Amino acid sequence: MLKKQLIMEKALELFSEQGFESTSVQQITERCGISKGAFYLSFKTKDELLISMVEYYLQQFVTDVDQVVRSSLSKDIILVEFYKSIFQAFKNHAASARVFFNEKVLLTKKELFQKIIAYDLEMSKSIVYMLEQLYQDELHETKYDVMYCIKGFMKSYSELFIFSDIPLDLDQLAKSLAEKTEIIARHTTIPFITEELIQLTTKPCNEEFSQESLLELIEQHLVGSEDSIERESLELLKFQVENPTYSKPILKGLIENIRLQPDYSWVAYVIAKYFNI
Amino acid sequence: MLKKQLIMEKALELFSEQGFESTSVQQITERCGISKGAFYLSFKTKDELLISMVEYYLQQFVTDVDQVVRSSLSKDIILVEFYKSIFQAFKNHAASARVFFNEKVLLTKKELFQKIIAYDLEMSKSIVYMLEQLYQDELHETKYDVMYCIKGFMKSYSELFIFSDIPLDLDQLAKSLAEKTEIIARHTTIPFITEELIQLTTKPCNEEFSQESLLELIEQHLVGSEDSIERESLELLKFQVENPTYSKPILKGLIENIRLQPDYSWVAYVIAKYFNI
DNA sequence: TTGACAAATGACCGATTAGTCATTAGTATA
DNA sequence: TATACTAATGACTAATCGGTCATTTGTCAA
Repeated sequence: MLKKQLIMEKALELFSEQGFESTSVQQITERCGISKGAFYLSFKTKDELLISMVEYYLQQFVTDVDQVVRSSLSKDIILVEFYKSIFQAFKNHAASARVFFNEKVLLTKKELFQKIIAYDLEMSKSIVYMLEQLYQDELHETKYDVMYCIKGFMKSYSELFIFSDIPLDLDQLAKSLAEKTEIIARHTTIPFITEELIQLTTKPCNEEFSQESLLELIEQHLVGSEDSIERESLELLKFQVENPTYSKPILKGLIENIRLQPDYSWVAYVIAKYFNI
Repeated sequence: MLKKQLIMEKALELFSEQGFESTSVQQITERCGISKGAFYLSFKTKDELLISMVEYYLQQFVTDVDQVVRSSLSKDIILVEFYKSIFQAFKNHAASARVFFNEKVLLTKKELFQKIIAYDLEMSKSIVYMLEQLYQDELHETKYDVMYCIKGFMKSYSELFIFSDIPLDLDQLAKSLAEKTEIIARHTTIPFITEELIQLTTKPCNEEFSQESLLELIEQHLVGSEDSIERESLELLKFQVENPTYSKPILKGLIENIRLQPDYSWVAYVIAKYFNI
């Protein structure tokens, strides 16, 4: 478990410096101070490493965003906090941002393409949820356009973090983008992204988490963890997925128990979706 | 000259399908129906092919944008036309867009990194010029932020062209984004991208075209062309670069003579910059 | 038909790659 | 200490890569 982590970290450094294809397994193992054989004890292939990394780092990002969006922050600061957390993440994980937001070699590998699109979709959903909370019915026609604008702001301004290391005032940046978002939301009258268009773009890769795949995911997280409140909560949740008996508040509480532990935040996120919480 | 074109086209297809590193010279030559040796008659290395492609396709894009921006279109339609031309380009050249806007392996190769950043900078300048024409002094504090927003809109909405081939209403899209731009420009009060910040981000790769490198560029375009009004104009312009004697209107006329010929549009663009026209 | 030249070929080369596996080192139990 | 087991090694392989170059093909004028 720790070896995997080490490999992923060092590999991330190298990928962000040279790209995925140009980095050899040899180089990775050298930087880790392990042998080539040891690498293949942790990952079956080089591609499997990449897939694990995508899952690990994008899950973090998506759950981070979702946590801010679903927090109970007051309406007048939530946008600012949203942007602050996003760019904080870009700042702290500039390397992974470089790899996963720019190196789209990833997109030529079919399996990864699906995965990345799926994570992007999750983030889009979080943003739309935030907009619905903020503006209710005021922008039902244009909410997807506003979501696209927010994603555009992220893409454009993230360059400042990815391509240079100029010290930046995150508060000011967040305030500036929050204002822009507010302005766009309040004044846009000509929508382009319709509900129907969203359906079309997301149709092909819409596979929701089935009960089966969710149980598998939970099982994966159970095998590698020692006894704790979190583990117990997760076990209870597993039984609830198989046979729901508890009420929503209890489920919500159990999910809350594990949400804050980084190792569990993704599985918490998925379970919450499963139970519509 | 024609062979090069063929190779670049077929290579673009393959790069857009599999990425640069995963595409072998063998594959390229097979798709072209030529031998491996023939490839190396046109390009010294695989990297040189990539550099040529970046220059060829990004030059087209940048000059396209600049042409709309500097056109004499009336103020109330220029934004719409700007977006229309951009997304028309994305639609027509989805393959090259996939490669050059997404595959940032390119950015790990130092020489290409500089080039791509430079082209991006040229486009940014065009956009700022447009904003200055449109809004004069009304937004001197926020014009760089508006520019960043425009680039964000482009990045975000271009996904619709790159990752799917849903038929889209370009007019409606252009109108929608023009409105958004107008709204942002009129209402933004909290700037983030200051003049100083722009200086910082562009400082490292600021090399303007020197007289020498410009002459070299012109020479390159002269060797491969047959006699024509355009060629004569370019020759005259070459002498003017070496020893300026003509007045601005004459220079402008000569540049106009060659601007519309695709092969010359980039050199026309650079000469115009050189003479501050 | 010949000869001179350029264009095009593809077998070949050294280098590098992802992935394997016989072997060794390390550790816990008896 | 002896035994049994896993963790870790790195020399090795087969395949593929970018790039070369002796050779062949095609195209002219003489």
